[in-house]
Amino acid sequence: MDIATERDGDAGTRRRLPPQERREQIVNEAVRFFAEVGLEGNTRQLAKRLGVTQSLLFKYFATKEDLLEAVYEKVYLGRLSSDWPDRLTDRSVPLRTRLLAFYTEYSRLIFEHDWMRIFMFSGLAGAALNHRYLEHLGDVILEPVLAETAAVASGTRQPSMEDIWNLHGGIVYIGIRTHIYGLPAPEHPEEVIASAIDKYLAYFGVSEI
Amino acid sequence: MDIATERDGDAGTRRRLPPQERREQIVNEAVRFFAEVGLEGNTRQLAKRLGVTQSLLFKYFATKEDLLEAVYEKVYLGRLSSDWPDRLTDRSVPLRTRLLAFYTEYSRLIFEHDWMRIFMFSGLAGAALNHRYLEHLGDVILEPVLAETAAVASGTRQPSMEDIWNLHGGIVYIGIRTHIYGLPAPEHPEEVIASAIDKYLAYFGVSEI
DNA sequence: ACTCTTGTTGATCGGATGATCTATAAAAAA
DNA sequence: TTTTTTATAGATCATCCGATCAACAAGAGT
Repeated sequence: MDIATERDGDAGTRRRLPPQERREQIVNEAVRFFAEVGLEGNTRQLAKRLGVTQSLLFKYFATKEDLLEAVYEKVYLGRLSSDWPDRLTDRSVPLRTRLLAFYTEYSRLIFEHDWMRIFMFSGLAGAALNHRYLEHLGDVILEPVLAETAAVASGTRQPSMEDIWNLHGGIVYIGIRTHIYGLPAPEHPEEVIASAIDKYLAYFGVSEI
Repeated sequence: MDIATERDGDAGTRRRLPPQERREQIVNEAVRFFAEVGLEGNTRQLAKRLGVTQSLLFKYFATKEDLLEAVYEKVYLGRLSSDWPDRLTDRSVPLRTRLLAFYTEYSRLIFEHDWMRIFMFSGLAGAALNHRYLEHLGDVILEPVLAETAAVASGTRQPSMEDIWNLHGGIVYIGIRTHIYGLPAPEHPEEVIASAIDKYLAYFGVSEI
C-alpha cells in the first residue's frame, strides 16, 4: 500500500488537540457535511474532510447516531430561544412593526444553507427534535401572533391558526426555494417579507399608525 | 383495497408475470418504498416488500439509479401537464374562480404522501427532474398567474413574481407541514386555500363579481 | 531529559449493499 | 404431450460502512 499518502493540507502531521476543541471541530464540519450530502453521509468521507482518521470520530461519539444528535443540537439550539414571545406581545408597539421585526430577524437566522437542509433532512427522517421544534414554534410564536392579530383585527373576519400557518409558510418557503430546491434567492427578502405581512394584516383589517 | 402487496408470505410459489406488468408492479411499490424510507433505501428491503428476490429487480433495471429514474418519472409525470395554462388565462372567468379551481385541483394532486416526500427527497438530492419541474411550474403556472393578476390589479400596487411565489408557497406549505413534518392536516384545506387566494387578490385590489 | 497521560493512527472485523451469474421452472409454442 | 423461451430464484462477488482495538506519539508535568 501507499505509505506517504498526504491528505489535503495537513501534511501528515499528527496534530493533537484538546478534546473539547477537537469535538467542536468535528461537530462543525459534520453540520456542513451532513447538510450537504444528507444524514446518510458516511463517516469516512467526513473524516477525510477533517483531515483525520475515521476511527477518531468514534472516540468522540460512540455511534454515528450520537454524532447526528450533536449535529441536531448544534443546529437547532439558539434558533428560537430568545425573547421573541415577549416582544411579539408588546402592545406598545404596532403589530406590523413586531411582525416585521420578528420575521426579518428570524429569516436571517433560518435562511441559511446548513440549517434549512438539516431541518428538512431530519424532518423527513422523523427526528424527534424536529417535532419538538415545530411544537415550540407553534407555542411561542404562532399562537401569540394569532392572539395579537385577533386583538387588533377589525371587521367581521377573525384569524384562525391556519391563517398564521399560511403567513409563516409563505415566508419560510422562500428559504425552501433557495436552499432545498436551489432556485435563485430573491434580491430583497425583507421587502418580500414586508409584503407578506402587509397582505396578512390587511386581510384582517388591521390598520395601525 | 391494497392486499396486493404480500410481504415475504408465499416463498414457495414462483409467480411468473409478463415483464410489463412486473415492471409496473416494481415501480409502484418502489414509489411507496422510497417515499417512506428515502432514496437510500436498499433494494433487498424493497424486494422483500414485493415478495420477490432482490436479483429480479436488476433484470428490470440495470442499476438502482435507473429504478429511481423510473420512480421520478412515475411520480412527476402527469402532475402538471393538463390544460391549466389555458384555463388560468381564460378571462371570461373571474380570476378568483380560476385560481380557486387551480389550487384546489392542484392541491388534491400534490398533497399526497408519496409525491410530497419524493419531491422533497429528490430536491435535496439535487435531481435534475426536480429543477425541470419547478421551471415548468414557473412557466406554465406562476408566470400566467402574475400576468393575469397584473391585468386586473387596481390601485398603485403591482404584483411581482415574488408575490406569486408567496401565494404558491403559502399553499404548498400545507402539504409540507402534513407530509414532511408529520403535523396534523387542516380539516378543510379548500377553505384555507380560498382564504390565501382572497388575501392575495385583496392585496392587489382585485374585486370581481 | 524522562515519564506519563491520552489523543491519534492504522489495521481489521462483521455485516450490509449493489450488482452478477447460473440453474430452475412457469408459461407459451410446437 | 413435448419443446422452447425466459421470468425468477439462489448463490456469490466486490465493495462499502459502522465500529473495535492494539500500538504509537504529542504534549504536560516532573
